[in-house]
Amino acid sequence: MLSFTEENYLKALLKINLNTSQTEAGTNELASMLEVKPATVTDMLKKLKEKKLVNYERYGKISLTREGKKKAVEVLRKHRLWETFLYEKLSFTWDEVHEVAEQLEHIQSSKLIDKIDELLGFPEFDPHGDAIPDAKGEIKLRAQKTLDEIELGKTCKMVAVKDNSTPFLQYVVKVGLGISSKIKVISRQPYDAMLIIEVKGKKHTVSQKFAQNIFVVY
Amino acid sequence: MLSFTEENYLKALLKINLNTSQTEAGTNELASMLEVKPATVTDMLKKLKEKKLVNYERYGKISLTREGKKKAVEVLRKHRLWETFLYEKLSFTWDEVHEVAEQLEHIQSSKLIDKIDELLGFPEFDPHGDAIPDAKGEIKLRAQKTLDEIELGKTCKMVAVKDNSTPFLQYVVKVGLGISSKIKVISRQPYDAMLIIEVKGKKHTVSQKFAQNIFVVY
DNA sequence: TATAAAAGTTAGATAAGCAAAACAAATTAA
DNA sequence: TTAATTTGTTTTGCTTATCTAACTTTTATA
Repeated sequence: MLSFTEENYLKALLKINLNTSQTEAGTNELASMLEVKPATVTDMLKKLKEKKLVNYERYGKISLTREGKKKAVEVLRKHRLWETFLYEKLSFTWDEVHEVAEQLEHIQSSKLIDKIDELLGFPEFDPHGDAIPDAKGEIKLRAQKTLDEIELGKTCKMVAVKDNSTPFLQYVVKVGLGISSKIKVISRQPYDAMLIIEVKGKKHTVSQKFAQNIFVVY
Repeated sequence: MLSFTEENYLKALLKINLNTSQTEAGTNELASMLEVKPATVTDMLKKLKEKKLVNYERYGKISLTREGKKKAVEVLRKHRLWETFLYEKLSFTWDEVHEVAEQLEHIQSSKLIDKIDELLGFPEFDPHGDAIPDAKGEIKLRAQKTLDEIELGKTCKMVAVKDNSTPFLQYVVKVGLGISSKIKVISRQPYDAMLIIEVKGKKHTVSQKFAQNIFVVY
């Protein structure tokens, strides 16, 4: 049985994996993601290595073992299903679900999460547009472009967000965006890559950082 | 913010309160309920006293302060609502709900539990027949007789169980009993207070210990 | 009421999780 | 290729929750 903390370390490694397509991570990277000091990470890595959940050597790069990845995917599945449950069944807003799901993802009961999955009709995506791993651990991967990579003049559809923090999500709502929103890219400032976009007939100016956190498809 | 462990100590004190109508508890009593050693309880009591959640003096009796009781009732409310949710919405059996609710009761989000309450239609009793405290912390108390106190020849209705353990509940089901079952008390063995009862036309012999864990009304 | 039993406490350990400070290795830049 | 910077590790120590073993207080009883 893994502790909450151990589960969070595995989840962080998986996140680095999925978000950046790099299979290896560094101590500092993990530390800042988990909001602890690098020394703490080193300690935990030794423990996780003992348990054969991560590949790790002193001063080396860190990656998940097959078993570690399996555990991490289970946690991710629980997180995203709980988010969907909160959103769909308890009318939480999409910026509220993350915090509570961070707690719920650690509840130990496979029956529970499978029943929640069933109750929701086996959803494929959570309220942020992220793919929910199925009971076998399979994750649907989408060819994901971010909004800042879209050509001028083209219209695209928002499918997900990269950043799940409350401030970002509230900002997204303020600009009139949500999953499935149509976005037209009007212009791009050469100096700082600020974008002018059109959403529901209204123009908005957004930063490159903002655009890099919006996943879209044509 | 209280730790899981602190919440469990408060809940145990409340349970002693509700089950036995005594407002004070002893160290050993708490220790056996929480499955830790008495020394551990002494340590924790000092901490809880510091936080003004329990009344406690060296070698003295233990009771909840007003604040401590409030916290304990909140935990109990969450526990019983989650049990009801698992039973009603996810088709868990009544002997399965307790274990998972032990975990879910510690999730920190008042919005979450109030929404669950709403989803369930503000239930008054959980699957074991125990009263669910409302959002203000009010608990419906019932005049509770146990099955072993019923007069010979009388028929009564089961309203709740005292013991929520899986083995006990599975035994209850085996005897054909559940919440609202009609029970006729046929005879009582003078020597060991074994009861012969009739449930749905079938006779069963049950121990006094069993009968003391079944709450009934006429 | 003296004493044995029961109940409760203290002291000293351990394990998990975290971090400050000092140190070591690896990488980058000069 | 040496020096500076970045990255990662070790050591030591704190906190929380637990334990064992020895001790003390309370209570029940003979």
